[in-house]
Amino acid sequence: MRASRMNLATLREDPADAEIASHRLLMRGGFLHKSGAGLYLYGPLLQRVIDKISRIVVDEISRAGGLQITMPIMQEQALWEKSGRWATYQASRTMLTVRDRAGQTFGLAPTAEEVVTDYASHVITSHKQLPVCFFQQHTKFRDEIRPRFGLMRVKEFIMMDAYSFHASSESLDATYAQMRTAYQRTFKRMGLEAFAVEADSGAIGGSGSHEFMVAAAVGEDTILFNPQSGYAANVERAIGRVAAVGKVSMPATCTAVATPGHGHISEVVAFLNANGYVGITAAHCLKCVLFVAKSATAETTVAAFVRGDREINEVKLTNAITRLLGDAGPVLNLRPMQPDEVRAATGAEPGFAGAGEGLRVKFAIADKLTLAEAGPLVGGANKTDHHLVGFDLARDALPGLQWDELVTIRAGDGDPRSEGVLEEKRGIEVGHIFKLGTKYSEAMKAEFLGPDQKRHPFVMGCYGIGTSRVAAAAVEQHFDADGITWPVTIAPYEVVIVPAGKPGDVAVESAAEALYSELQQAGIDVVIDDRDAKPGVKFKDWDLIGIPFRIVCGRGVAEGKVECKPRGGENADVAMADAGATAIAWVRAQIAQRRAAADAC
RNA sequence: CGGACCGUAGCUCAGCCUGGAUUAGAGCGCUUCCUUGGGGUGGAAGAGGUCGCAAGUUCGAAUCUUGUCGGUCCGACCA
Repeated sequence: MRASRMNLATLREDPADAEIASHRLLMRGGFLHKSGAGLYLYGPLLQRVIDKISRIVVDEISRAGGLQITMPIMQEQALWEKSGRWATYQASRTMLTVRDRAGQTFGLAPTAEEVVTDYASHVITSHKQLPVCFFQQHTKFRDEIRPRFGLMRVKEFIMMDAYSFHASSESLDATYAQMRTAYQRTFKRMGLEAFAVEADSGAIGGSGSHEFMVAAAVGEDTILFNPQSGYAANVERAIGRVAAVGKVSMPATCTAVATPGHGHISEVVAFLNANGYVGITAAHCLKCVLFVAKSATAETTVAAFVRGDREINEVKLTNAITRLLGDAGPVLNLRPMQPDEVRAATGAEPGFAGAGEGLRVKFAIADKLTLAEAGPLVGGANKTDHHLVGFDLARDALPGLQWDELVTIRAGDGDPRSEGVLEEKRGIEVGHIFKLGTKYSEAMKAEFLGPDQKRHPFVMGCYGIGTSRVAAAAVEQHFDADGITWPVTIAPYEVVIVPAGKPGDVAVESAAEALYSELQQAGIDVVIDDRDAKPGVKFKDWDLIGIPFRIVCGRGVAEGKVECKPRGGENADVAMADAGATAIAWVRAQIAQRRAAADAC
């Protein structure tokens, strides 16, 4: 490709709304154009990156046995009603919808379980056809509340989604493991450091799931891990051991104490310490958070309890309420109560809610990890300006108190698998794999005939990779002060040739052109910068755009030399006759190295 | 959905508070020419904006008021 024909448009300044490196650099390099909020046009350079990522994904998923298909983006409401997810997605307002002229409503695919399950139910009739895995690379839509961070969180994006069908959960387990390996290989080939963590399965549903994370300070997810034991989980899901706290002396019976104007735990603790209850800390308090949970059919009030120095994990709480609701579930929406709702539920101003008398909620749930072994506590009295000291959950709580795991695990908590301690880091979710089980196949009556002459619902798995998000995550892992440093396997071009002589310097130009032909013939993705611009401008541009290998034909040409420089590496003078071979060897070695790393997974 | 803020040239922004002399500006980018030719070179000349939109106040509105549309950030929520 000739740079003069590439419509290059780099920016010197950062766009005002670009906060993170990938957004900033992709905009400055001219990869991206913002078309609307959460809507981006992929420019010619980004298209090449996306194509390369797609090719690797397709290659590895196919290698794991996947069959590529293409499903419609417009999906009939009726199909989604069969699985019951129409209501879920309407409630969370995650799905964009359109209507046709007849007034029929369609969802724009946020994911495709319904469509593929319907497909499988038509084309798979026998257990002999199983297992099978279909996948596609296609546009997805999510009506994000707050699109942000450039390509990271958008309304429309490209995702590889795969769906496997099985006769048994053992078969699903085997494919799940294969897909996990395929994911690791995929990211290795792209030069991304990605790792699998245990995850909550969210609105997709199912029995187990892992997310693939790219470590990045700007990641929106928090991961808890222990490098020694290998445990790693999204904070939404993470379990752990929480250290107990020393007991302090409190009255033997539950005693009401006036705590005028002190609703927050920190205030109550300070007040009590100043009024004769020395040694009480937040960890001796009972934190009560009141919520309203909505399912498709019910609105439920909930009081959640956790030790005073810890936080409620709303994902865990949602799951706990869903379990309690049984057939009336699942919970589609969970929100903290408004002040007037708190007053109605406790008869007191916010800040004085507790687990004892006066609490009027459908469910009261206490955290097992922090409260099951707790001693006497300080809790709200459900009476304005009063707390209870010496409150014993087992003795003084209202009947019907449920126990579940609600606490948010944090760095410093014990690893659930070993004696070690958990650490915390941020990650970008680039992939997710789920064991769905029979959730969709049962709901949609997607069945096959087994060897026992009976009909069985498919056991299913599903697997996603955010193709366009991977491009952004790759930049987050590969940039420096000058710009992007693409891994060669996903770079828009592999090599750039920069003629850096005076205009009309025939020797320089012909040397550059000769190298250009040589590399093209070798199948290298090469660009020659034939623009009429100063060398400095060209260098800046290609560093920003992030081409992995650069050949400069300049003042050395007179002595038969050109310069070869990997992006971020050292400049080397190379004889003109060898430069092409040097570049070709470098590119091929890089690709081979990534390939080998992938095969080792 | 709550809170804060912003819409002026392709991009980054100034001007607005305190309405009139700015004929709406700067830098970057773009066009033409000269210069330069190894890290965003120097110079000259240009093109480019009904100041988001609508209504109002006023002799006069980019500037004040109201509405509206769009956007950004924080929070809530959310795969």
